[in-house]
Order: sequence, then C-alpha cells, then structure tokens
Amino acid sequence: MPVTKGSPLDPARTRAAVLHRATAIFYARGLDGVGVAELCSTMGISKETLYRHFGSKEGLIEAVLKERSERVTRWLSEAAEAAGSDPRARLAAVFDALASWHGEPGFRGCAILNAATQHHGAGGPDEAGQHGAPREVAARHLERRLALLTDIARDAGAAQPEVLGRQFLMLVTGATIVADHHPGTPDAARHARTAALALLDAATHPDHRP
Amino acid sequence: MPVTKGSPLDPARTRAAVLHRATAIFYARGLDGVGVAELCSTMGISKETLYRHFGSKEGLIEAVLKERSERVTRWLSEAAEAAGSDPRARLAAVFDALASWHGEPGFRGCAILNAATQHHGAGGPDEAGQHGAPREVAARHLERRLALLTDIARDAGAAQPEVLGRQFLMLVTGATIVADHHPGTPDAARHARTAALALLDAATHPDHRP
DNA sequence: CTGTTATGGTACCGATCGGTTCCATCAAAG
DNA sequence: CTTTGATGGAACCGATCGGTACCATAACAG
Repeated sequence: MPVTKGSPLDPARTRAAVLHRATAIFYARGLDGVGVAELCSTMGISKETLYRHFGSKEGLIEAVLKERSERVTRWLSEAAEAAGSDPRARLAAVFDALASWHGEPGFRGCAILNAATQHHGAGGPDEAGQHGAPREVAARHLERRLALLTDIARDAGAAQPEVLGRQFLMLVTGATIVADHHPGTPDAARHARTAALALLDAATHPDHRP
Repeated sequence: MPVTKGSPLDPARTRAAVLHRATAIFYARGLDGVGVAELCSTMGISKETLYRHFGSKEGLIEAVLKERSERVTRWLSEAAEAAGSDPRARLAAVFDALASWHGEPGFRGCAILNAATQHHGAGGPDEAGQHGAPREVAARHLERRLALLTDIARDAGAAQPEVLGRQFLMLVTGATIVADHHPGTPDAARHARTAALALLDAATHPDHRP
C-alpha cells in the first residue's frame, strides 16, 4: 500500500517538487550548464532519488519542458480569456502579458525555445525512434501558441486567419527573442502589440484606397 | 621574415581556413556539442595549432561569431542594395533573402543567436571584465540589423522610423526562429514579408478612415 | 513491535572534457 | 647546405561529466 498522501515520503509530491525546482535551475543555468551532482545538491535530493523518478537527466529535462509548456500555454490562454470576447482586446491582452513577462527580473527568453536551441545537436530521430525531445516539445509548443493566435484572427473575421495567426506568432516569438538578446529594445512587446493590432485592423476593415 | 604569402605554411591562411571550417562545424553541432579533440581532427589540424591561433576554445568561438556576424550583415545589406533605391523594394528584398536562407538544406536558425542562447550560463561580466562574448556579439548583431531596417523605414518616410524598424526586426527574428523550430511553417519569411509591407504601407500612406 | 518504502549521503565507475607539452616533419629563407 | 618557424600527431594532465551501487535513516503500514 502506498504511504499517506501528503506525507514527506509521498513520491508524487517529491516528484512535483523536484520538477518545480529543476525548472528554475535549468532556466537560469542552461541544460548543459549544470551537472547532475550540483543539480541534486542544490535541490536537496540524492542522485538515486532523481534517477528513480526520471530515469536520466534527459528524462528530467523532457518532463520539465512538457510541464513548463503546458503551464505557459495555460497562462497565456487565461490572459486572453480574461480580456473578454472582443478579439482585438484578447490580442492586446496577449502582448500585454508578454510585456509583463519580459519585465520580470530573471527573464532569459523562452525556456522551451532555449532548450531546443541548446539541444540542436541531436538533430534527427535516434535509434529509439525518438527525436530530440526538446525540439519536439518546442514544435508542439509553437503549434499550440499558433492555434491560440489563429483563433483570435478567425474570431476577428480576418480573410485569411491562418496567415494572420502565423504573423502574430512571429511577432510574439520575435519580441521574446529581441527582448532577451537586444538590451536596446526593452519595450519590444509593446511595439509588437502595436504592429499586431495594425495587422489585425488591416485584415479586418475593408480597404478604402482606390 | 615571414614565409611567402599563400604558402601552405602561411599562418594567416591557416587561421582563415580554420575559422571557415569551424564556423560550419559549430553551426551544425552546437558550441558544446563538439569537443576540441574532435573539432581539430575533423578540421585536419593539431590542437597546438588551434591554441596558437586562438588561445582557447572560447577565443575560437568569439572569432567565429564575429566573422559570421560581419559576413551575414554584409550579405543582407547587399541584398537590400541590389533591390534599388525604393524602400519598399529593399524591404521586400530583405525578406526574400531571408526566405532563401531558410530554405537552404542545413538551415538551423541564426548561428549568432543560437550561440548566445547556448552560452546564457555566463550571464554577467566575469572577472576579466568580459561579458559572455556570444551574448555581446549577438547584441551588436541585432543592433546592426536594426540599423538597416530603421534606415529603410526612415527612407520610406515613416512617422516613427525607430518604432517601425524595431517591428521589422521582430518580424525578421521571429520568422527565423519559427522557421527553425516550427516545421508547420515552412514559408515563415513569406508571411513575414507580407506583414512588413503592410506595416510599411500603414505607416506611410495617410489614413483614409474617419 | 516488525516489515516496507522512499529517501539523502557517499563512494565509485568509465568516458570525456579543455588545455599543455614534447617531438618529428617539412617547406621556405639565408 | 643550415636555420627558422609553422605544423600534425600523440601522450598526458586534472577536472568534471552522466550514471550506478551500497548503506543508514526515517516515516509509515500492519
């Protein structure tokens, strides 16, 4: 029989705590920037515990990235929903959420995209049929974000919501990258928001020029 | 006296060849994805030669990134110039060049941004007063790209060329990232081009609506 | 109580890392 | 010819890597 729920020996609770702590450490130091030994000592667990729960460092990374992707996706969707039903307001809310994220103290870009970039060495599918896990997670991550943005474009009545959604995706992604790597553009998300709204208006309103 | 120019023992020629080969290897495998030993054997040189020319792996990386940044910047500027003097045509040419780059066989995103992401562990300035070299090179790289795009926006007569230039920068960067990490969007640069031209037109033409 | 289970700590493994040193070679300068 | 300097090859260094095995402890089940 399993031990009592919530006890300090509850494996599920331990796993969740490790996942949470490892997410922050990997984000701050990079996937290859921290070894398993230091990782465990920082988290206050033993290596045996880590390997019992996740099998390998790769397994831990994959679990961290999947959980992070779901959390971020949910966070952005909720930010859009909170803005109401007007597509324009929802789009603006997405970029406002982006701006506040970029302004957070430890901001270092998108953890999922960073991980995929750091692991680009494992390019193709390996012998186990597994592609590089970080790159797969990143692709699905962008796919979900594209779906959210395309929904907004569709609700707004754009002629080509798929195209407009992809343009929004590039603005969101580009703003995050620029905010991370170009200190001269601290308000990237604000400018991206202006551009996105202009594109939405151009795709929605009829063209008045001859 | 130095040996005859062009001889196989000419240090400058050796250095240039190493730089060229290392650029391709680092781009394909990642900065940490290949060790110095494999790097040297692949390039057909000895470790002593590498360390005599570049001092350390970090020194080689820095030299590779700086050379790459200059080459890419020159390439994009020339693509814009070749389109003539019309700002709209030059802007379109930039995204056309981007599209052809994204379509190349070994495309793996921007080498400079990838390197900066892979080395985000060396966050602040170290004891030698040197910030993480890859991150500095990336910041300057984006700065030069921003200057090119802002010039186009200014030549087009935009009311706020700095803002429009930054929006172009986010579209260029976002398109490259999406093309790398989202297989579902193979024509990212084409959609980014459409968006950029729409933004340029909106910022240039007077607004006809009440 | 006893038995089970999850845990933290530690020592250890082979492999690989970045970097250093020595040496034979080979082309060009004199 | 001899001398000079750049090179490739290989051995070697200490450190760190991801991963495994073993063990004492502590909390819970019965």
